Amino acid sequence: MRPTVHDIAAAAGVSLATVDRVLNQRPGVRHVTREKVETAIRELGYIRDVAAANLAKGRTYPLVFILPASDNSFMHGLNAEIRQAVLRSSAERTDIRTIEVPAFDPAALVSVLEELSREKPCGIALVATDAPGVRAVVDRLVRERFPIVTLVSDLTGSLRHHYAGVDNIAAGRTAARLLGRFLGPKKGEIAVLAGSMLVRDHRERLEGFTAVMAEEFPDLAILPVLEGRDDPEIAHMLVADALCRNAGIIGVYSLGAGNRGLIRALKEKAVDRVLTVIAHELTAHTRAALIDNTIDAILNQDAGHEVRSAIRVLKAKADGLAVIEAQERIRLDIFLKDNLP
Amino acid sequence: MRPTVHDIAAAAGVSLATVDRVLNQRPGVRHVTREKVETAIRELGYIRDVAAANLAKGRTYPLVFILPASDNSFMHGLNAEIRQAVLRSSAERTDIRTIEVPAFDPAALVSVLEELSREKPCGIALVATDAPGVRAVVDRLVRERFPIVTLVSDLTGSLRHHYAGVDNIAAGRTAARLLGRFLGPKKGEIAVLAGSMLVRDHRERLEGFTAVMAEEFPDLAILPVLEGRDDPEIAHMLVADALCRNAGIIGVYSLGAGNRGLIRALKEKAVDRVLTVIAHELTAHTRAALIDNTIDAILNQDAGHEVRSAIRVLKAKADGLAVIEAQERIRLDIFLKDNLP
DNA sequence: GATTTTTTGATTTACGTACATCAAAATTGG
DNA sequence: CCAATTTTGATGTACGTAAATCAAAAAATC
Repeated sequence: MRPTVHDIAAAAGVSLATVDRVLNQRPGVRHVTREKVETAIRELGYIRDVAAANLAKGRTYPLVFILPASDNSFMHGLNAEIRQAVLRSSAERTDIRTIEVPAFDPAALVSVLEELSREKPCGIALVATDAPGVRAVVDRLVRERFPIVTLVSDLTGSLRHHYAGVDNIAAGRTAARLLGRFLGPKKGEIAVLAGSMLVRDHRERLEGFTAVMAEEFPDLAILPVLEGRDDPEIAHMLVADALCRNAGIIGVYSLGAGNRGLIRALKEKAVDRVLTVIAHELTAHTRAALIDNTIDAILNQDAGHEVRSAIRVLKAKADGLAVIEAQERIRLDIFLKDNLP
Repeated sequence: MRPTVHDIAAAAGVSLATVDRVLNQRPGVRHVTREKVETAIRELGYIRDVAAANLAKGRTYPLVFILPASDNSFMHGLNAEIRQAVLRSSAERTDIRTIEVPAFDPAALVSVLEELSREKPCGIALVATDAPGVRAVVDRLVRERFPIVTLVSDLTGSLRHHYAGVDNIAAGRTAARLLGRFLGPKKGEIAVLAGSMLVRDHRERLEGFTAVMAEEFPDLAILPVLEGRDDPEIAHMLVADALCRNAGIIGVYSLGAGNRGLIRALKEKAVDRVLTVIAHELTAHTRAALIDNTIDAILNQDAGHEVRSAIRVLKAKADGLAVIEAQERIRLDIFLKDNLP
């Protein structure tokens, strides 16, 4: 049997009330007494029964998710996963709210965060726009003991407790190697479609991609990056245009969202050409394109895992508990048409 | 606030004791009364607070893991993950025990299961040897209301509640496509190294692999399968022998364990040849081989996820609760040297 | 040494459920 | 209709922790 507060009280030679004061950092305990209790806790290996504690406290975990208001399948999917989590909230004692902010807009994100700091949620998850202003508020909130995790896209150099997303440099590198290996001995040009260089995940993917391309596949030349702002219409225009102008394109890497537009452009302008295409994010559109051979591989981050991981981590941080690191690592999924879920 | 037993009692117009009798299927409730209570439960959307219930019951979950006594890195890793889970058992109210049985030995597995049926654990996870005798006991145990999940390798047509492992047909298909795409226009022969055709996971991987090879890569010929019994020594011998005899081999698919032997053989016999190699299971050996380009891609199942998933599912089944299907799907990891964890 | 302040103890209630006991009511059998 | 049986209610305790109250003891201040 694991020890209880009663065992601690007996072992330390103090009353239950004192143990409670120590455990819940309430005032009115002398330093020496506090130490006696802490020693007993350590020696007996006491671990607070979180279930019982939550029951007694009637505790719930008010959590806030801050998402960019982007109209693409990935963000819709992320939203859907959060709604799923809301359905489970009674069992998990969570109370989840989402706030949408304009995409790629640091100032809007900052003001939302400022406001949140007043209403004291017990945890915040945000898709970070990577800007110094954002980092400043996040760091301040962390210092004020708000558990904060970044979701999908991280915040450079910030104190956030955790990042629930994939390693985007590795993702870019992986895309490059897949593209290079799939193309084999062919020489030609590679078009890269990104959302915006204002978000860190896109920058990092590009960074990884170009690094491996330069190191290992010198016969493939990367064309200037097309910035589609994760918008299907803009993406369509940019890709269609590039394909028309440049007959030397033999491969495409789409590292952002808005793949609907990319796929349409490919089907319109490249029916007669053999292109090798790698895209990010598994959605209804990219899935169909993978199956009909328009896309050769999809790199994906599982939005459901990211949301559940963010919630687990925020709850754990709120309780001052450890997390299972390996469990919270968000893996890069690679889908070919054979291993689609 | 979610409804409690008190709310149910009030709504149904009965006493707390009667609600309790209904909830815990105790006798002494008239049919009509029982229905009244069940209606109230449904209408208020009552969900038992599992944490409070477990607290009251002082419940623990005695779980048993049955593993083959195989001396390879994957099984060692699986064992290590179970030990990790044991460390968490006080917090998770689990009481985990593992039993080792001889590998590829249905009779041994059956007798262990028979014995377990007497001591009533609240859940069993087993790496199944796919044999009718094993299926028969498992089905009997399921009918006797033992929660059972298969781990890593499934049991054909059985009633087990859940399978915590990857889709091995998809894994084989994926391996074939990666190999085919990496080899590009080359023609030649492919060596396949398996553990044993007695376990379903290996059979399925081979099935998926040969299917895609036949459909999509007719220029690649699959040589007769080498059965290495997941043993590094045997694997080494078989692969070295095949490489010496057959100069036409341009690719290797290792779908089982014992990759230490494979890697040694490759380094000894194929330094001067350009081979494309796909192997299963990320271990210290395969990881090193991926980094030094001896292996081109590794397909992996995350043993930690499998163990944690098995535990979650067994607990949920023991409590008669639903599981989050998407969370319990074990994904096939594809590792290139760029996305190693 | 008396007074104030701080620290500690003892005790109670609560959280939501499980489970046991005993009495009261309702139903059934004869 | 009475007795036997079944069903239901009322009540209390327990699980491990949180949180509050009030009294008692110890320490610090003058």
